[in-house]
Amino acid sequence: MSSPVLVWFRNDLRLADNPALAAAVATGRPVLPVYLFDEESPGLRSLGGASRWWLHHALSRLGEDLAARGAPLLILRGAVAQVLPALMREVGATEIHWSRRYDAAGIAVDAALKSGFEAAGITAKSHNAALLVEPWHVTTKVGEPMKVFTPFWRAARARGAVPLPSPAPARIDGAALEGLRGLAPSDLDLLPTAPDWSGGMREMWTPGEAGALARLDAFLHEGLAGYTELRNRPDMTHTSGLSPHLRFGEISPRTVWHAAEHALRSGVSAASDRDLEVLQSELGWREFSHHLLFHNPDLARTNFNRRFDAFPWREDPAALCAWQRGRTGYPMVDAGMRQLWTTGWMHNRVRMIVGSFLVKHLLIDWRAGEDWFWDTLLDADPAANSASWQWVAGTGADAAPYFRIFNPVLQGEKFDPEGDYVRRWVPELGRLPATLIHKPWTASPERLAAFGLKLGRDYPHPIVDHTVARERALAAFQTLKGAP
DNA sequence: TTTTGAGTTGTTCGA
DNA sequence: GTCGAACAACTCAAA
Repeated sequence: MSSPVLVWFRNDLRLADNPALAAAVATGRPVLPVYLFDEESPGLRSLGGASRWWLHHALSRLGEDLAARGAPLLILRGAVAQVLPALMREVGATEIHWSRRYDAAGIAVDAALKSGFEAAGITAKSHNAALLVEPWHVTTKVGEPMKVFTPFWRAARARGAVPLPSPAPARIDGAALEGLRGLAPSDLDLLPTAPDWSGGMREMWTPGEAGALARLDAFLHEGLAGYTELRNRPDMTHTSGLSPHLRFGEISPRTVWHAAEHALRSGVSAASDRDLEVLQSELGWREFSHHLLFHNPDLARTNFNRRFDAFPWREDPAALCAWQRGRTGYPMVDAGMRQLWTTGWMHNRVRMIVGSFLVKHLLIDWRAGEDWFWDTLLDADPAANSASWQWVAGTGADAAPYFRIFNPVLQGEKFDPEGDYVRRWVPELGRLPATLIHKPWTASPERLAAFGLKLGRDYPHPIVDHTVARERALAAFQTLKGAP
């Protein structure tokens, strides 16, 4: 039989619009799909706990989908540099395809692998499955990377129309796996045990390509109309909910882009042109994050603006822990942190509020927040997580100005006006009326007692006073003025 | 080289 | 209650 072509799946766990898979199928030779769980290659950041849970299910679904088309997925574990070349030799393959990644460690691993393969006469080809535009294709007029979103996105869009997504191959001629024994997803030990904290995630999410498409469909029917305003409402469901699916490549941004345009044209969605434009610009932020990461490999650890290297961050493990556990005494912050802990996801508006709170109210280094999100978010990816934390901390190039300090009470009253979001995630405040739910400490103990609440017993007192913390933050940021 | 206009998401204060 | 200004320069990107 003819030698097989490998498709190395990574963060592109889908069949549709997967150019690596399509290229392998197009060779007409048998296709061997492989997933390699690699915790050994140097420099790779290990997956957070929430992401591991998702990966388990995503691999299970992908394996089923591939098997149904005729090409079962081979799951292996180990260091790429050892396992993949050995596998290629073992099956007699001379061609391999994969989708590009954009983090420095991943790029280094892939580049070394590719040059090794090429030296051995093996065809190794990488494809763009993850982005609308490659990070190196958007530059200023003088060829420099972009540092500001608006001109970046203008330039990205000026490169022309987004390509249409390609359909999934109807059938894949799978390579025979005689003598090859792979692992089951469960062999990778990705699921939590003792305790199993994944109940809230199972309830909310359906990992896998079909789950991604169902989520997209529901969003286009119900969420997109009014997106411009309502996406800011954590008490409603007007965000796409696609972030973990995009993170693992279960759906491509090209698919989302065109499906949204089609939903407007066909009348499936009553969304306005503006709603569509805002949704597309959210995809634009995802692109911009990857652009920043590609051109700033240490984005997750190093201040984009090096002036902040001298910033007087506070060490405060107790405050950090209160923030992580949703016990800061600010209902909006605590609701967000508990939503994250339970579901592996947090509404975007609330991410800004909790991020601002950690960095500005508590003066804790943004990297501590980035670490926590990395471990607990299902959609944590090295580009968006780093770029977003740098943005909120004010350390990014195109960052929030230092005086932009979210007031968690005002934000709550504005974006969760009835208090429903807080009620859902902070049930001990559930009996408070909307007028109190974002600031319970303003009521007398007697009044709170009428609602079955005693601060300090049922729910914490505010960990810091907003006005005091705000002044402290402004003073701290002031110390950087004029620094080199 | 210099100039110019612009830059996701906010809050507070005082009129 | 509403509204505009101040918050502070600084950097980016293009002309």
